[in-house]
Amino acid sequence: MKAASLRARVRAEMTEEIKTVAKRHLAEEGANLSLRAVARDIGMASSAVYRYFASRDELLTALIIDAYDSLGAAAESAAAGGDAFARRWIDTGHAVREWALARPHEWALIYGSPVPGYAAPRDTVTSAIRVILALGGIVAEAHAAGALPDGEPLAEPLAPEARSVADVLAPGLPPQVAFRALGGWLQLCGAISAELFGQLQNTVEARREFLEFQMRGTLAWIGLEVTP
Amino acid sequence: MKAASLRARVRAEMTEEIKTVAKRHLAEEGANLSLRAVARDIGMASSAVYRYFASRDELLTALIIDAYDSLGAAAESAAAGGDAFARRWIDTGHAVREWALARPHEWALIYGSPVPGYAAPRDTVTSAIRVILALGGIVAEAHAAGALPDGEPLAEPLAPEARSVADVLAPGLPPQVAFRALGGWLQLCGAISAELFGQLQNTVEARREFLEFQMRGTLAWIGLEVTP
DNA sequence: TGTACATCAGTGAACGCGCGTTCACTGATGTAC
DNA sequence: TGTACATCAGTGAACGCGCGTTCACTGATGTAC
Repeated sequence: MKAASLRARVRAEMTEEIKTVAKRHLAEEGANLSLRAVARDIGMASSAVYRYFASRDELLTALIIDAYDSLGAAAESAAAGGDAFARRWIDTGHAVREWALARPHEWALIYGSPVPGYAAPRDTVTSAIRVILALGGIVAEAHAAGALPDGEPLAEPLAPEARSVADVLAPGLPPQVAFRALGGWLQLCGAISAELFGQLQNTVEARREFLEFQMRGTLAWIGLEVTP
Repeated sequence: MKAASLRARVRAEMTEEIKTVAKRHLAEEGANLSLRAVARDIGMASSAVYRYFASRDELLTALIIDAYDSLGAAAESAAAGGDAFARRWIDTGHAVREWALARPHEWALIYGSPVPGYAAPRDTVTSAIRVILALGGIVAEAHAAGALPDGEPLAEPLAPEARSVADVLAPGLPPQVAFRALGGWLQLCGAISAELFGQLQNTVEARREFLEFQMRGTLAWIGLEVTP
């Protein structure tokens, strides 16, 4: 039993090492992750990787889940601050951006164009929604504290879908508020992708400030007061 | 001269055919465009493609410019409508979305994660900015017509950069307005990418309505009155 | 109008490469009695 | 405590594939006199 757990521990370490090297490859070579190159880098036969991941897709899935979780943790920790609600949203946005700048290819893996021939399995969902849960949590708290106007109710066909989103974020949250939170996250996500994928090249250099400028617009839409 | 132009015309047609088939391949196989597969599909030797494009990168560049121009034309035509300013923006947004839905891989080519090992050359810029010029044109017209508040001026370091953007959009446009137009375009772009890249899966099905919901928020931020 | 030459499109074989995955195997580690 | 067996990590060769690009070539089209 002690011994069995040793073997298991070594196995877990090896699994981690493969993922770590694969992440480095993603960062250096871009999206074309090669199993053989990873194995070569570790110094093992490429066939040995198959003891740990049944296929390249499975390795990709592991990397995607790790990325979602790492980003999710960063967002959660930034969102937890004790400041004003709007400040917490902005801090979370900056934290997400900084995470992305530090790992552009992991960002591209989860929010960029889909990898050809790869379909994300179901079990990524829990990790994938952590950021929107963190942001939505801020909004839900603000609403519960009475710091947020309800806004105009939604018409069909959006209303029922927004209702479902609201139920995930917090019981009692008005659907329209939940949808604004979701839209706000997509705006943040788009702004960061725009920066990372080169759309601001030769146009905006003060990226952090520009992102904050955009987030302030988003927050006004959501209804969260921003102190200047 | 007549004969010379015949040869030139045949050459132009062949160039078009290669691009057309390459676009079909992009649509069917995803981002991994293969010169050989394109040549095979046309029924010519793969080496013959080199009479038309010096390399795979050059073909990619041609496809990117085509995509920008095709999208730009769609946006310009939607933006030209004689309606209210906000309506024109919304129509343009829907037109851009529909263009993207019809050609998801061309959208990914220009707004998705960068293609590994490919760097876009300078001469894509003119085509790349057509959409933002169309959207910015609406905002500039609205401002010239007095239908748009100036809003709060920007602080350093954003002000000078916004000034440059405003100069490109329309002389006399306040920098902060120009930056909101730019931000609004990025939000639109992000919303469409979110839909295309799968972020709304199992969450929002009424995508067109959701996009409009978001655009209305954007327009309120920009300061364009939206009639319900 | 006819001829000699230059230009150009297209061919097919080859180079050199890397890839994901499988398979029979060796040798070490763990398990049961 | 010692032995027989089962499990597992890792190897190295191989399969079958596709890729971008080059090169010497053929044959048709265009040009100049």
